[in-house]
Amino acid sequence: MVKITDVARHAGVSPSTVSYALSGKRPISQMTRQRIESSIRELGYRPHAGARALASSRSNVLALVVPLRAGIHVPVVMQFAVSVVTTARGHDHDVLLLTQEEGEEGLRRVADTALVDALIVMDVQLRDPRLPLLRSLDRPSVMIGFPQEPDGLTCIDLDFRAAGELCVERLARLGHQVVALVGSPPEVYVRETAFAQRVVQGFTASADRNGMSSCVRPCEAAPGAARRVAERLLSEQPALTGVVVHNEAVLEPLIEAFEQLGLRVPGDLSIIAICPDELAESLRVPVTSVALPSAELGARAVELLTKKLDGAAVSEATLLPPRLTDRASTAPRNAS
Amino acid sequence: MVKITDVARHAGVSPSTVSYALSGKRPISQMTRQRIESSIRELGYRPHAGARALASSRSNVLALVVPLRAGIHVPVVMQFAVSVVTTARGHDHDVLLLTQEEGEEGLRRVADTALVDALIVMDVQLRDPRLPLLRSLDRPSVMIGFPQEPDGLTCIDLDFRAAGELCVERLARLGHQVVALVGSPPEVYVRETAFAQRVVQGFTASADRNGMSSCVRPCEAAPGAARRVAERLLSEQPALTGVVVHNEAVLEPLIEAFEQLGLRVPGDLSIIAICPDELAESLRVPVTSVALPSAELGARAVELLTKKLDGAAVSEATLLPPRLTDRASTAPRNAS
DNA sequence: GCGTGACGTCGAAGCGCTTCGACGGGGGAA
DNA sequence: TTCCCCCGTCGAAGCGCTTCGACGTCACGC
Repeated sequence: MVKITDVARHAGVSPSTVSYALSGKRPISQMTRQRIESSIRELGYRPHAGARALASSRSNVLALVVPLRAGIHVPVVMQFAVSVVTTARGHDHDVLLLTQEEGEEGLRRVADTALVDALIVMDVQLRDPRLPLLRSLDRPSVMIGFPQEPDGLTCIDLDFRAAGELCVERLARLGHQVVALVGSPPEVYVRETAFAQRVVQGFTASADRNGMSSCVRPCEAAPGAARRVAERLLSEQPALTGVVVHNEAVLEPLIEAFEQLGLRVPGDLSIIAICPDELAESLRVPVTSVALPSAELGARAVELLTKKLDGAAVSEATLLPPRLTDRASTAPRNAS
Repeated sequence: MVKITDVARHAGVSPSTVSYALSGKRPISQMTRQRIESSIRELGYRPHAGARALASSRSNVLALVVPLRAGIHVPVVMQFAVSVVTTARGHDHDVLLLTQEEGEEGLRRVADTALVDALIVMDVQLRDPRLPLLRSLDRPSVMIGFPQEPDGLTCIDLDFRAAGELCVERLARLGHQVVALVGSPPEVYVRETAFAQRVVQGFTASADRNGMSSCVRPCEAAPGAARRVAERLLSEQPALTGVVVHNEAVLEPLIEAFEQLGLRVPGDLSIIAICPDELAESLRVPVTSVALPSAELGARAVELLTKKLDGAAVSEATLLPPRLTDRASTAPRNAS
């Protein structure tokens, strides 16, 4: 293994000079720097990560905690993770992958052993047990999602409330009067995942504001569930003409079900989803949707974190404004 | 930060004794060990990862390189990753996440900086450019998938050839004479991904052996693609009664398409998939399938790696035997 | 009774890097 | 011309841990 003293000797300088040339923390003359750089290249020098971490108390590694539970859409998590890794690399950091399963102990472990400099935590619940822990750690963190009391922590997420509202506003402007929200599986609400409830709030508030008749239905991801929800919806709300879907897994089967029940999309029924753009675009009927910007969230989370690592102050809460894209699943309400 | 000297002082021993108590590399008396352990608990001591890595030249971190490209099924990757993390934790290792995008340079970086002790590489191509690099690194690696020349490297994968054969054998035993394979998108074959070709080989060989008429069709993941493939298949092979699907993305739409074309599954057409069990089970018609055991692959990969890290020899190639589960999509050929 | 291990523990020497204080030399200000 | 300061570099002191050799003690065999 070639080490910094080898480079120093080869370049005819002291090890500290090599270190400063590498880190830029002190001025080094053009000439010396170039000599060092070519020595590095020639010898194939790579600083030892452990030694660096020990001496500088920076590992240049971020922890990413991914959820595993039912009701989360896997591609969203994956896209988020990839975006985190890519962005982190752009800031000269690597990413350590942790599963939710490891729990608080896992967070504490990687933080306390100084394995990582900072943490990104996904799938935050309203009253997440990890909150006090994150506050007590001596390293910064960013949470994806908003707990009830984010005091002192940094959070970022899509503004789900606004997303719910935006969907309804669009339906309202198209003349729809009777709308429904098909949401996540019941367990997601039970465990108090903030984003699901926020969509409901936005949806309901906006429907009320617009004088629309509205209802909310959770929906399982199981095979027949979409069909059953569609049937119940139609029997209970025969005048239904607008549906907001916030559940990736059932989006396609739900459209299928409505069509089999004799409704044409968007002729008889307009549908707006809250989901990743790729999903909305990939369906047979491209669906008007509010994007779930997982890649952007990942990138922004890393940027917040690196700022905090640099000692900068960042705002506690970042809400990404929803962005709606019109596609083929929405139309003005039938004049009939 | 509490360090090993603090623990040593608190327990009334020397730092090296604490270290040995922790690692078990030298015998420590019951009494001393207990005193040390309670000191550790009391002080909340956590060994510094960087210091440990520097002194022991082991980081206890594995690198996992995940693919991002088109045509790979995201949930499979995710499940694999989770399984790798879980198993690695069981062996006292953490997992660093790398994307394919980082390429060979990324592998070299994490290996040469001693950030990781070993590497797991997914989505290996027949003539993968990373092969020579992996051979030259001074740390062990395991590849998921088989390149053309695995000499000197350790590989593991499902036995896709046997999987292709197994599907055909089952169809043959059910009396089917005319079968087709619907495979991955063309680009997967173009870039010479081993597993896709192996399925084709197994499928074709077994069909020939059984005197069956067979054909192979790649299939895009795009919305209408499944329908088009189904139509062409039926017009070119009117006697078709058995289909093997090796393409997660189109499995459901393909069944849909066949049914819309007037074929009943499994009454008129038997379908066998090569896909994760969860997918096969979640469809409206639960599909007979050969499992894609991503979790098992992940676990086995980690175990191979930790064995290699312990200096044990492991076999170069591990092929997991295919496992077929009968579900509702297969039936004996119509007597008609 | 003495040599011989094995056991249990200690001290010290690194592991490879960063960083702090120091220092020589050259340029600008007075 | 002198003084001062800043630029560029060096040397040394760690960072917190592991590991190697050494050493005292005890039990055992002869």
